Amino acid sequence: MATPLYQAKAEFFRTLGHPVRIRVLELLSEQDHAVHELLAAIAVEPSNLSQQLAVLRRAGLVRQSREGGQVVYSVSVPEVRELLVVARRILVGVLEEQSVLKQELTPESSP
Amino acid sequence: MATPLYQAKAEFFRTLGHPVRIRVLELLSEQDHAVHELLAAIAVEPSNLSQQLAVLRRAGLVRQSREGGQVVYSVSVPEVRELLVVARRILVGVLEEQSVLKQELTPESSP
DNA sequence: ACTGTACTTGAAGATGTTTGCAAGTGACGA
DNA sequence: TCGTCACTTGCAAACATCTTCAAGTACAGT
Repeated sequence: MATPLYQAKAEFFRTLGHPVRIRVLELLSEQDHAVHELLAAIAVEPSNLSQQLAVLRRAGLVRQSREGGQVVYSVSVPEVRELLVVARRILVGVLEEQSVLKQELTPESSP
Repeated sequence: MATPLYQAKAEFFRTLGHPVRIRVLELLSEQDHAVHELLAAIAVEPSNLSQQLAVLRRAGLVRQSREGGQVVYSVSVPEVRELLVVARRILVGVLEEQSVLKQELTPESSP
């Protein structure tokens, strides 16, 4: 292995670090979708979506397959769903904690 | 909530997308550490480490506390450990798959 | 008060990422 | 064959991140 593991991990997280790519993975972890379906759901320029799909493809997280006139994508690693769930849990925890902190710093409550 | 959830998620993953920050979280998820300890383990300029710690702090993933002459950090969300474990699993899966694919494309094996 | 150790901060150049446009490919039906 | 829909690619400007240096704060020991 040329790159140390922690570097590979960082790269992996970096490929998840984009709103469009997150949305794509969320949609694909529900079920496979053609590009025009993703496009209808995400509201982004086709070329941009294509670029982001290419990033996910290069990272080996999704798979592409032509079906007639359209191109269908699917997640190639099912655990991605699990990762997104854990991430949401952490995120909610952090956000809650931050808002609690904010309340403690602004003494303007208690009726 | 001002930012949509998928954007917050992307930002969250982006803060994990750096080798030094990954190493820090790995070390801190084992046990708390003072900055000079992290520094000894990671091999990076002090100021750089400090910057990365600040990023993790702003994201609410770690907590800082002064203890005498030194500053001790700890993870503030225990699930981070779980996330790193799931991430490693996915990563190993992807890397394996890619190397299998590479073997299939280079027909130079089988004794 | 002075020196040293432990960290943090600000700023700026280098480096990487994102975005949208224009152009290109592939499959299908008229 | 021609037009059209579905996608992808290359490229350059706009934007964000990373790294390092120099300077600054905080505390402990002398």
